[in-house]
Amino acid sequence: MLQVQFIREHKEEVIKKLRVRDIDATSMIEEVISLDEERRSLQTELDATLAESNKLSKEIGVCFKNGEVEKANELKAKTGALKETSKTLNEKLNEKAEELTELLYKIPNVPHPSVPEGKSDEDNEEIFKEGDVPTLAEGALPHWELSKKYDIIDFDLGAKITGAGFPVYKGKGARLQRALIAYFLDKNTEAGYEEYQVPHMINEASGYGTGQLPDKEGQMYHVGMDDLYLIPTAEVPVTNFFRDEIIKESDFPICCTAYTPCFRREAGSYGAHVRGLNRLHQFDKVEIVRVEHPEKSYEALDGMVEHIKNILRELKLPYRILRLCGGDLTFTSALTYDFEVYSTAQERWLEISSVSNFETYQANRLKLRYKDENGKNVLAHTLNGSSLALPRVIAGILENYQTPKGIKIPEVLVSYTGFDMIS
RNA sequence: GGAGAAAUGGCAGAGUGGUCGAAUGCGGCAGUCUUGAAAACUGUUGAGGGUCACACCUCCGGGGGUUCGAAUCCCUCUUUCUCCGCCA
Repeated sequence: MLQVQFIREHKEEVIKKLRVRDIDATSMIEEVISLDEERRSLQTELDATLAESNKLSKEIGVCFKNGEVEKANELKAKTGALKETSKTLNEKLNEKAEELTELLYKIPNVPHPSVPEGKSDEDNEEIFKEGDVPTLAEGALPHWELSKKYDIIDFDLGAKITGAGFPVYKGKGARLQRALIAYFLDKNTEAGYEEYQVPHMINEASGYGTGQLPDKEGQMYHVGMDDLYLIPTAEVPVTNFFRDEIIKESDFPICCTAYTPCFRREAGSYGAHVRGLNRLHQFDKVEIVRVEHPEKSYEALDGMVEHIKNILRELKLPYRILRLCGGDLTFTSALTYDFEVYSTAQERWLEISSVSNFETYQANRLKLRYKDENGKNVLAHTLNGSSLALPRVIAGILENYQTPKGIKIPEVLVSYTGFDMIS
Protein backbone atom coordinates (compact mmCIF):
# COMPACT_ATOMS: atom_id res chain seq x y z
CA MET A 1 0.00 0.00 0.00
CA LEU A 2 0.99 3.60 -0.43
CA GLN A 3 2.46 5.49 2.48
CA VAL A 4 0.14 8.01 4.07
CA GLN A 5 2.93 10.48 4.48
CA PHE A 6 3.71 10.27 0.78
CA ILE A 7 0.06 10.84 -0.09
CA ARG A 8 -0.09 13.78 2.26
CA GLU A 9 2.98 15.39 0.75
CA HIS A 10 2.32 14.55 -2.91
CA LYS A 11 -1.44 14.67 -3.11
CA GLU A 12 -1.82 16.19 -6.57
CA GLU A 13 0.95 14.09 -8.02
CA VAL A 14 -0.63 10.87 -6.75
CA ILE A 15 -4.01 11.77 -8.17
CA LYS A 16 -2.46 12.73 -11.49
CA LYS A 17 -0.43 9.57 -11.77
CA LEU A 18 -3.31 7.30 -10.83
CA ARG A 19 -5.17 8.79 -13.77
CA VAL A 20 -2.72 6.88 -15.97
CA ARG A 21 -4.49 3.80 -14.64
CA ASP A 22 -7.76 5.36 -15.77
CA ILE A 23 -8.74 5.88 -12.15
CA ASP A 24 -10.04 9.04 -10.59
CA ALA A 25 -8.71 8.71 -7.08
CA THR A 26 -9.47 12.25 -5.97
CA SER A 27 -12.13 11.38 -3.43
CA MET A 28 -10.18 8.41 -2.04
CA ILE A 29 -7.09 10.51 -1.63
CA GLU A 30 -9.04 13.32 0.03
CA GLU A 31 -10.53 10.80 2.40
CA VAL A 32 -7.16 9.30 3.23
CA ILE A 33 -5.88 12.71 4.18
CA SER A 34 -8.89 13.59 6.29
CA LEU A 35 -8.94 10.17 8.00
CA ASP A 36 -5.27 10.55 8.75
CA GLU A 37 -5.85 13.98 10.24
CA GLU A 38 -8.61 12.62 12.43
CA ARG A 39 -6.43 9.73 13.40
CA ARG A 40 -3.58 11.94 14.42
CA SER A 41 -5.71 14.30 16.43
CA LEU A 42 -7.30 11.38 18.27
CA GLN A 43 -3.86 9.98 18.89
CA THR A 44 -2.66 13.26 20.37
CA GLU A 45 -5.69 13.47 22.60
CA LEU A 46 -5.29 9.89 23.74
CA ASP A 47 -1.60 10.38 24.43
CA ALA A 48 -2.31 13.37 26.63
CA THR A 49 -4.91 11.41 28.59
CA LEU A 50 -2.56 8.49 29.06
CA ALA A 51 0.24 10.81 30.11
CA GLU A 52 -2.00 12.29 32.79
CA SER A 53 -3.07 8.86 33.93
CA ASN A 54 0.53 7.60 34.05
CA LYS A 55 1.50 10.57 36.13
CA LEU A 56 -1.26 9.94 38.67
CA SER A 57 -0.40 6.26 38.87
CA LYS A 58 3.15 7.11 39.76
CA GLU A 59 1.99 9.52 42.44
CA ILE A 60 -0.26 6.83 43.90
CA GLY A 61 2.69 4.50 44.08
CA VAL A 62 4.68 7.08 45.98
CA CYS A 63 1.79 7.70 48.37
CA PHE A 64 1.44 4.02 49.21
CA LYS A 65 5.14 3.82 49.82
CA ASN A 66 4.91 6.74 52.25
CA GLY A 67 1.85 5.33 53.93
CA GLU A 68 -0.42 8.16 52.76
CA VAL A 69 -3.36 5.89 52.10
CA GLU A 70 -6.01 8.59 52.18
CA LYS A 71 -4.25 10.72 49.64
CA ALA A 72 -3.73 7.69 47.47
CA ASN A 73 -7.43 6.92 47.49
CA GLU A 74 -8.22 10.48 46.55
CA LEU A 75 -5.98 10.22 43.56
CA LYS A 76 -7.43 6.86 42.65
CA ALA A 77 -10.85 8.41 42.32
CA LYS A 78 -9.46 10.80 39.72
CA THR A 79 -8.08 8.07 37.53
CA GLY A 80 -11.49 6.54 36.91
CA ALA A 81 -12.61 9.32 34.59
CA LEU A 82 -9.34 9.31 32.72
CA LYS A 83 -9.65 5.61 32.18
CA GLU A 84 -13.09 6.02 30.65
CA THR A 85 -11.85 8.80 28.39
CA SER A 86 -8.86 6.86 27.19
CA LYS A 87 -10.97 3.80 26.53
CA THR A 88 -13.37 5.75 24.35
CA LEU A 89 -10.58 7.55 22.56
CA ASN A 90 -8.77 4.31 21.97
CA GLU A 91 -11.84 2.74 20.41
CA LYS A 92 -12.34 5.71 18.14
CA LEU A 93 -8.69 5.70 17.22
CA ASN A 94 -8.72 2.03 16.29
CA GLU A 95 -11.81 2.57 14.21
CA LYS A 96 -10.22 5.41 12.27
CA ALA A 97 -6.94 3.58 11.86
CA GLU A 98 -8.75 0.54 10.50
CA GLU A 99 -10.85 2.64 8.16
CA LEU A 100 -7.69 4.28 6.91
CA THR A 101 -5.88 0.99 6.32
CA GLU A 102 -8.86 -0.46 4.51
CA LEU A 103 -9.00 2.54 2.26
CA LEU A 104 -5.27 2.39 1.58
CA TYR A 105 -5.66 -1.24 0.56
CA LYS A 106 -8.03 -0.04 -2.15
CA ILE A 107 -5.62 2.41 -3.73
CA PRO A 108 -3.31 0.83 -6.29
CA ASN A 109 0.34 1.65 -6.75
CA VAL A 110 1.36 4.86 -8.44
CA PRO A 111 2.64 4.07 -11.96
CA HIS A 112 6.17 4.89 -13.06
CA PRO A 113 6.42 7.92 -15.38
CA SER A 114 7.18 5.64 -18.34
CA VAL A 115 3.86 3.80 -18.02
CA PRO A 116 1.62 4.73 -20.95
CA GLU A 117 -1.95 5.76 -20.34
CA GLY A 118 -4.51 3.21 -21.35
CA LYS A 119 -7.54 1.18 -20.43
CA SER A 120 -6.78 -2.35 -21.54
CA ASP A 121 -4.18 -4.64 -23.02
CA GLU A 122 -4.78 -2.98 -26.38
CA ASP A 123 -2.96 0.07 -25.11
CA ASN A 124 0.16 -1.81 -24.07
CA GLU A 125 3.30 -0.63 -25.75
CA GLU A 126 5.50 -3.05 -27.64
CA ILE A 127 9.07 -2.09 -26.89
CA PHE A 128 11.07 -5.01 -28.20
CA LYS A 129 10.69 -7.95 -30.52
CA GLU A 130 13.12 -10.70 -31.42
CA GLY A 131 13.35 -14.14 -32.95
CA ASP A 132 12.13 -15.57 -36.22
CA VAL A 133 8.64 -16.85 -36.55
CA PRO A 134 9.08 -20.27 -38.13
CA THR A 135 7.29 -21.26 -41.28
CA LEU A 136 5.38 -24.34 -40.34
CA ALA A 137 4.51 -27.18 -42.64
CA GLU A 138 0.98 -27.58 -43.89
CA GLY A 139 -1.36 -28.86 -41.19
CA ALA A 140 0.47 -27.42 -38.20
CA LEU A 141 -1.42 -28.09 -35.00
CA PRO A 142 -2.08 -26.16 -31.80
CA HIS A 143 -0.42 -27.63 -28.72
CA TRP A 144 -3.56 -29.30 -27.39
CA GLU A 145 -3.74 -31.36 -30.55
CA LEU A 146 -0.02 -32.03 -30.47
CA SER A 147 -0.08 -33.19 -26.88
CA LYS A 148 -2.79 -35.66 -27.79
CA LYS A 149 -1.04 -36.80 -30.92
CA TYR A 150 2.22 -37.55 -29.12
CA ASP A 151 0.51 -38.53 -25.87
CA ILE A 152 2.50 -36.20 -23.67
CA ILE A 153 -0.16 -34.19 -21.86
CA ASP A 154 -3.51 -35.64 -20.81
CA PHE A 155 -6.14 -33.05 -20.03
CA ASP A 156 -8.96 -35.56 -19.72
CA LEU A 157 -7.09 -37.63 -17.19
CA GLY A 158 -6.44 -34.53 -15.13
CA ALA A 159 -10.11 -33.63 -15.35
CA LYS A 160 -11.02 -37.12 -14.17
CA ILE A 161 -8.88 -37.05 -11.05
CA THR A 162 -9.20 -33.36 -10.21
CA GLY A 163 -10.98 -31.15 -12.72
CA ALA A 164 -10.53 -28.94 -15.75
CA GLY A 165 -7.33 -26.96 -15.71
CA PHE A 166 -5.30 -29.65 -13.97
CA PRO A 167 -3.42 -31.47 -16.72
CA VAL A 168 -1.39 -34.65 -16.34
CA TYR A 169 1.99 -34.61 -18.06
CA LYS A 170 3.30 -37.95 -19.12
CA GLY A 171 6.37 -39.56 -20.63
CA LYS A 172 8.38 -37.10 -22.65
CA GLY A 173 5.94 -34.35 -21.72
CA ALA A 174 6.70 -34.82 -18.04
CA ARG A 175 10.39 -35.04 -18.80
CA LEU A 176 10.29 -31.84 -20.86
CA GLN A 177 8.61 -30.09 -17.99
CA ARG A 178 11.26 -31.28 -15.53
CA ALA A 179 14.01 -30.31 -17.97
CA LEU A 180 12.67 -26.78 -18.29
CA ILE A 181 12.44 -26.34 -14.53
CA ALA A 182 16.03 -27.48 -14.10
CA TYR A 183 17.20 -25.36 -17.01
CA PHE A 184 15.47 -22.22 -15.71
CA LEU A 185 16.79 -22.72 -12.20
CA ASP A 186 20.29 -23.21 -13.56
CA LYS A 187 20.08 -20.03 -15.61
CA ASN A 188 18.81 -18.10 -12.61
CA THR A 189 21.41 -19.36 -10.17
CA GLU A 190 24.14 -18.67 -12.75
CA ALA A 191 22.88 -15.09 -12.83
CA GLY A 192 23.28 -14.82 -9.06
CA TYR A 193 19.84 -15.75 -7.79
CA GLU A 194 19.86 -18.01 -4.76
CA GLU A 195 17.68 -21.08 -5.11
CA TYR A 196 14.94 -21.82 -2.60
CA GLN A 197 12.32 -24.46 -2.07
CA VAL A 198 9.38 -23.03 -0.26
CA PRO A 199 6.01 -24.06 1.18
CA HIS A 200 3.18 -24.22 -1.32
CA MET A 201 0.73 -22.90 1.22
CA ILE A 202 0.80 -19.59 2.99
CA ASN A 203 -0.95 -18.08 5.96
CA GLU A 204 -3.16 -15.04 6.01
CA ALA A 205 -0.42 -12.61 7.06
CA SER A 206 1.63 -13.55 4.01
CA GLY A 207 -1.38 -13.03 1.77
CA TYR A 208 -1.71 -9.50 3.10
CA GLY A 209 2.02 -8.92 2.85
CA THR A 210 2.17 -9.20 -0.92
CA GLY A 211 -1.31 -7.92 -1.61
CA GLN A 212 -3.29 -11.05 -2.51
CA LEU A 213 -5.47 -10.26 0.47
CA PRO A 214 -7.84 -8.71 1.17
CA ASP A 215 -8.89 -8.15 -2.45
CA LYS A 216 -8.06 -11.23 -4.41
CA GLU A 217 -8.95 -14.01 -2.03
CA GLY A 218 -11.38 -15.37 -4.59
CA GLN A 219 -8.41 -16.08 -6.84
CA MET A 220 -6.69 -18.33 -4.31
CA TYR A 221 -7.56 -21.81 -3.17
CA HIS A 222 -8.29 -21.75 0.54
CA VAL A 223 -7.75 -24.71 2.83
CA GLY A 224 -10.46 -23.94 5.31
CA MET A 225 -9.68 -26.40 8.05
CA ASP A 226 -6.25 -24.92 8.61
CA ASP A 227 -6.92 -21.46 7.21
CA LEU A 228 -4.12 -21.62 4.67
CA TYR A 229 -4.00 -20.58 1.04
CA LEU A 230 -2.39 -22.43 -1.86
CA ILE A 231 0.17 -20.12 -3.39
CA PRO A 232 -0.76 -18.43 -6.68
CA THR A 233 2.95 -17.78 -7.30
CA ALA A 234 6.28 -18.26 -5.52
CA GLU A 235 6.38 -14.49 -5.21
CA VAL A 236 4.16 -14.78 -2.16
CA PRO A 237 6.23 -17.08 0.06
CA VAL A 238 9.56 -15.71 -1.14
CA THR A 239 8.75 -12.03 -0.77
CA ASN A 240 7.27 -12.76 2.64
CA PHE A 241 10.66 -14.02 3.79
CA PHE A 242 11.33 -10.36 4.34
CA ARG A 243 8.15 -9.39 6.12
CA ASP A 244 8.88 -7.35 9.26
CA GLU A 245 12.59 -7.33 8.56
CA ILE A 246 15.10 -4.56 8.75
CA ILE A 247 18.00 -5.52 6.57
CA LYS A 248 21.47 -4.05 6.25
CA GLU A 249 22.16 -1.75 3.35
CA SER A 250 25.11 -3.98 2.51
CA ASP A 251 22.72 -6.91 2.00
CA PHE A 252 21.54 -5.43 -1.29
CA PRO A 253 20.86 -6.79 -3.77
CA ILE A 254 18.92 -9.78 -2.49
CA CYS A 255 18.18 -12.15 -5.36
CA CYS A 256 16.09 -15.28 -4.92
CA THR A 257 14.71 -17.87 -7.28
CA ALA A 258 12.25 -20.65 -6.58
CA TYR A 259 10.38 -23.24 -8.52
CA THR A 260 6.83 -23.93 -7.32
CA PRO A 261 3.55 -25.08 -8.67
CA CYS A 262 1.07 -22.19 -8.76
CA PHE A 263 -2.60 -22.53 -7.96
CA ARG A 264 -5.15 -20.13 -9.33
CA ARG A 265 -8.90 -20.39 -9.26
CA GLU A 266 -9.15 -18.12 -12.31
CA ALA A 267 -12.73 -17.46 -11.38
CA GLY A 268 -14.69 -16.16 -14.29
CA SER A 269 -12.27 -16.86 -17.11
CA TYR A 270 -13.56 -19.24 -19.72
CA GLY A 271 -13.59 -19.34 -23.47
CA ALA A 272 -11.56 -20.11 -26.54
CA HIS A 273 -8.42 -18.42 -25.26
CA VAL A 274 -8.14 -20.69 -22.27
CA ARG A 275 -7.80 -23.94 -24.17
CA GLY A 276 -5.05 -26.41 -23.50
CA LEU A 277 -2.16 -24.96 -21.58
CA ASN A 278 -3.18 -21.36 -22.16
CA ARG A 279 -4.80 -21.00 -18.75
CA LEU A 280 -4.66 -23.53 -15.94
CA HIS A 281 -5.63 -23.86 -12.32
CA GLN A 282 -2.32 -25.49 -11.51
CA PHE A 283 0.87 -24.78 -13.37
CA ASP A 284 4.58 -24.71 -12.74
CA LYS A 285 6.65 -21.59 -12.62
CA VAL A 286 10.17 -20.57 -11.77
CA GLU A 287 10.16 -17.16 -10.18
CA ILE A 288 12.82 -14.57 -9.49
CA VAL A 289 12.44 -12.09 -6.64
CA ARG A 290 14.69 -9.18 -5.76
CA VAL A 291 14.89 -6.80 -2.85
CA GLU A 292 16.71 -3.67 -3.89
CA HIS A 293 17.95 -0.31 -2.79
CA PRO A 294 15.42 2.28 -4.01
CA GLU A 295 18.04 3.97 -6.15
CA LYS A 296 18.96 0.73 -7.86
CA SER A 297 15.58 -0.87 -8.43
CA TYR A 298 15.05 0.26 -12.01
CA GLU A 299 18.52 -0.80 -12.95
CA ALA A 300 17.65 -4.16 -11.40
CA LEU A 301 14.41 -4.30 -13.38
CA ASP A 302 16.36 -3.77 -16.60
CA GLY A 303 18.74 -6.51 -15.51
CA MET A 304 15.85 -8.90 -15.01
CA VAL A 305 14.49 -8.07 -18.45
CA GLU A 306 17.90 -8.76 -20.03
CA HIS A 307 18.16 -12.01 -18.12
CA ILE A 308 14.84 -13.27 -19.45
CA LYS A 309 15.69 -12.11 -22.95
CA ASN A 310 18.77 -14.27 -22.82
CA ILE A 311 16.77 -17.33 -21.86
CA LEU A 312 14.33 -16.82 -24.69
CA ARG A 313 17.17 -16.27 -27.11
CA GLU A 314 18.72 -19.55 -26.04
CA LEU A 315 15.40 -21.30 -26.46
CA LYS A 316 15.12 -19.65 -29.87
CA LEU A 317 11.53 -18.68 -29.41
CA PRO A 318 10.06 -15.62 -31.13
CA TYR A 319 9.00 -13.18 -28.45
CA ARG A 320 8.18 -9.58 -27.77
CA ILE A 321 8.22 -7.34 -24.73
CA LEU A 322 5.36 -5.08 -23.79
CA ARG A 323 5.36 -2.20 -21.41
CA LEU A 324 2.00 -2.49 -19.73
CA CYS A 325 -0.26 0.50 -19.87
CA GLY A 326 -1.86 1.95 -16.76
CA GLY A 327 -5.11 0.07 -17.22
CA ASP A 328 -3.42 -3.30 -17.58
CA LEU A 329 -0.93 -2.81 -14.79
CA THR A 330 -1.47 -5.05 -11.77
CA PHE A 331 -2.68 -3.36 -8.65
CA THR A 332 0.61 -3.43 -6.77
CA SER A 333 3.01 -2.71 -9.62
CA ALA A 334 4.65 0.57 -10.60
CA LEU A 335 6.05 -0.73 -13.87
CA THR A 336 5.57 -4.09 -15.55
CA TYR A 337 7.08 -5.64 -18.64
CA ASP A 338 5.29 -8.63 -20.10
CA PHE A 339 7.08 -11.15 -22.24
CA GLU A 340 5.03 -12.92 -24.86
CA VAL A 341 5.97 -15.83 -27.04
CA TYR A 342 4.45 -16.05 -30.45
CA SER A 343 2.54 -19.21 -31.01
CA THR A 344 2.68 -19.82 -34.72
CA ALA A 345 0.02 -22.48 -34.71
CA GLN A 346 -2.42 -20.46 -32.65
CA GLU A 347 -1.38 -17.26 -34.40
CA ARG A 348 -1.35 -15.35 -31.17
CA TRP A 349 0.96 -14.08 -28.47
CA LEU A 350 1.13 -15.96 -25.20
CA GLU A 351 2.24 -14.27 -22.00
CA ILE A 352 5.08 -16.22 -20.46
CA SER A 353 6.62 -13.76 -18.08
CA SER A 354 5.72 -10.65 -16.22
CA VAL A 355 8.47 -8.60 -14.64
CA SER A 356 7.56 -5.84 -12.21
CA ASN A 357 8.95 -3.25 -9.89
CA PHE A 358 6.68 -2.67 -6.92
CA GLU A 359 8.88 0.06 -5.51
CA THR A 360 7.82 0.49 -1.87
CA TYR A 361 4.22 -0.63 -2.36
CA GLN A 362 4.77 -4.19 -1.13
CA ALA A 363 7.55 -3.18 1.24
CA ASN A 364 5.21 -0.84 3.07
CA ARG A 365 2.75 -3.62 3.77
CA LEU A 366 5.53 -6.03 4.53
CA LYS A 367 7.39 -3.52 6.70
CA LEU A 368 10.51 -4.42 4.77
CA ARG A 369 13.11 -1.79 5.53
CA TYR A 370 16.82 -1.23 5.51
CA LYS A 371 18.98 0.97 7.65
CA ASP A 372 20.52 3.77 5.62
CA GLU A 373 23.86 5.45 6.30
CA ASN A 374 22.22 7.82 8.79
CA GLY A 375 20.74 4.92 10.74
CA LYS A 376 17.25 5.69 9.52
CA ASN A 377 14.91 2.88 8.55
CA VAL A 378 13.80 3.24 4.95
CA LEU A 379 11.46 1.08 2.89
CA ALA A 380 13.22 -1.14 0.35
CA HIS A 381 12.01 -1.84 -3.18
CA THR A 382 10.75 -5.27 -4.21
CA LEU A 383 10.69 -6.72 -7.69
CA ASN A 384 9.79 -10.01 -9.23
CA GLY A 385 9.41 -11.79 -12.47
CA SER A 386 8.64 -15.17 -13.95
CA SER A 387 11.71 -16.88 -15.21
CA LEU A 388 9.69 -18.53 -16.57
CA ALA A 389 6.13 -19.84 -16.48
CA LEU A 390 6.13 -23.37 -17.84
CA PRO A 391 2.87 -24.12 -19.63
CA ARG A 392 3.01 -21.44 -22.26
CA VAL A 393 6.70 -21.99 -22.84
CA ILE A 394 5.80 -25.60 -23.50
CA ALA A 395 2.96 -24.50 -25.72
CA GLY A 396 5.40 -22.27 -27.57
CA ILE A 397 7.96 -25.02 -27.96
CA LEU A 398 5.44 -27.62 -29.10
CA GLU A 399 3.86 -25.31 -31.62
CA ASN A 400 6.94 -23.57 -32.98
CA TYR A 401 9.20 -26.59 -33.04
CA GLN A 402 6.77 -29.00 -34.65
CA THR A 403 7.84 -30.77 -37.82
CA PRO A 404 6.09 -33.45 -39.83
CA LYS A 405 8.34 -35.97 -38.07
CA GLY A 406 7.71 -34.78 -34.57
CA ILE A 407 8.60 -32.02 -32.18
CA LYS A 408 12.20 -30.97 -32.03
CA ILE A 409 13.65 -30.10 -28.64
CA PRO A 410 15.49 -26.77 -28.40
CA GLU A 411 19.21 -27.41 -28.41
CA VAL A 412 19.90 -25.99 -24.96
CA LEU A 413 17.40 -28.39 -23.45
CA VAL A 414 18.67 -31.62 -24.94
CA SER A 415 21.21 -32.18 -22.17
CA TYR A 416 18.31 -31.83 -19.71
CA THR A 417 15.74 -33.96 -21.54
CA GLY A 418 18.07 -36.67 -22.77
CA PHE A 419 16.22 -36.74 -26.12
CA ASP A 420 16.07 -34.32 -29.04
CA MET A 421 12.73 -35.23 -30.53
CA ILE A 422 9.23 -36.04 -29.41
CA SER A 423 7.74 -38.32 -31.99
C1' G B 1 -3.60 -36.48 18.78
C1' G B 2 -2.11 -36.69 24.50
C1' A B 3 1.22 -34.74 28.74
C1' G B 4 4.64 -31.08 30.25
C1' A B 5 7.97 -26.65 29.63
C1' A B 6 8.91 -22.16 27.31
C1' A B 7 8.48 -17.33 24.17
C1' U B 8 12.11 -10.58 26.67
C1' G B 9 16.23 -5.84 22.28
C1' G B 10 20.84 -8.25 16.28
C1' C B 11 22.18 -12.73 19.55
C1' A B 12 22.66 -14.84 24.54
C1' G B 13 20.28 -13.89 28.98
C1' A B 14 18.35 -11.32 33.89
C1' G B 15 13.95 -9.39 35.49
C1' U B 16 7.24 -12.35 39.33
C1' G B 17 2.98 -5.76 40.53
C1' G B 18 5.28 0.89 40.77
C1' U B 19 11.56 3.98 40.41
C1' C B 20 11.61 -1.27 33.76
C1' G B 21 11.97 0.35 27.28
C1' A B 22 14.05 -3.20 30.42
C1' A B 23 20.47 -5.46 34.15
C1' U B 24 24.67 -8.02 32.19
C1' G B 25 27.55 -10.31 28.28
C1' C B 26 28.43 -10.75 23.03
C1' G B 27 27.88 -8.34 18.46
C1' G B 28 27.39 -3.37 15.71
C1' C B 29 28.90 1.83 15.41
C1' A B 30 32.13 6.10 16.99
C1' G B 31 36.47 7.50 19.59
C1' U B 32 41.37 6.96 22.53
C1' C B 33 45.90 4.22 22.00
C1' U B 34 48.76 2.24 17.40
C1' U B 35 52.76 3.27 11.36
C1' G B 36 48.34 0.03 10.53
C1' A B 37 45.52 -3.84 12.71
C1' A B 38 44.39 -6.68 17.07
C1' A B 39 43.87 -6.18 22.28
C1' A B 40 42.51 -2.79 26.02
C1' C B 41 39.71 1.44 27.45
C1' U B 42 35.59 5.27 26.74
C1' G B 43 31.07 6.46 24.63
C1' U B 44 26.97 4.86 21.79
C1' U B 45 23.48 1.20 19.96
C1' G B 46 15.39 -1.67 19.53
C1' A B 47 10.72 -0.36 16.79
C1' G B 48 6.37 2.67 15.76
C1' G B 49 3.45 7.19 16.51
C1' G B 50 3.91 12.38 17.56
C1' U B 51 6.71 17.28 17.35
C1' C B 52 10.07 22.55 13.62
C1' A B 53 12.70 20.33 17.64
C1' C B 54 11.72 18.65 22.50
C1' A B 55 7.94 16.80 25.49
C1' C B 56 4.84 12.89 25.37
C1' C B 57 2.43 8.01 23.90
C1' U B 58 2.59 2.69 22.43
C1' C B 59 5.23 -1.97 21.97
C1' C B 60 8.72 -7.62 26.45
C1' G B 61 5.12 -13.88 20.75
C1' G B 62 -0.59 -12.21 19.11
C1' G B 63 -5.41 -10.91 21.21
C1' G B 64 -8.39 -10.01 25.59
C1' G B 65 -8.87 -9.27 31.03
C1' U B 66 -7.66 -7.93 36.45
C1' U B 67 -5.40 -3.35 38.75
C1' C B 68 -4.76 3.52 40.23
C1' G B 69 -0.41 0.91 38.00
C1' A B 70 1.40 -5.31 34.20
C1' A B 71 7.38 -7.86 30.96
C1' U B 72 5.61 -9.62 35.86
C1' C B 73 -1.20 -11.97 37.72
C1' C B 74 -5.59 -14.36 34.85
C1' C B 75 -7.93 -16.14 30.07
C1' U B 76 -7.17 -17.35 25.02
C1' C B 77 -4.56 -18.13 20.45
C1' U B 78 0.06 -19.04 17.93
C1' U B 79 4.90 -20.87 17.81
C1' U B 80 9.14 -23.63 19.80
C1' C B 81 11.25 -27.55 22.85
C1' U B 82 10.87 -32.45 25.68
C1' C B 83 8.18 -37.09 26.33
C1' C B 84 4.23 -40.48 24.44
C1' G B 85 1.10 -41.97 20.26
C1' C B 86 0.45 -42.03 14.89
C1' C B 87 2.94 -41.68 10.27
C1' A B 88 5.74 -40.56 4.58
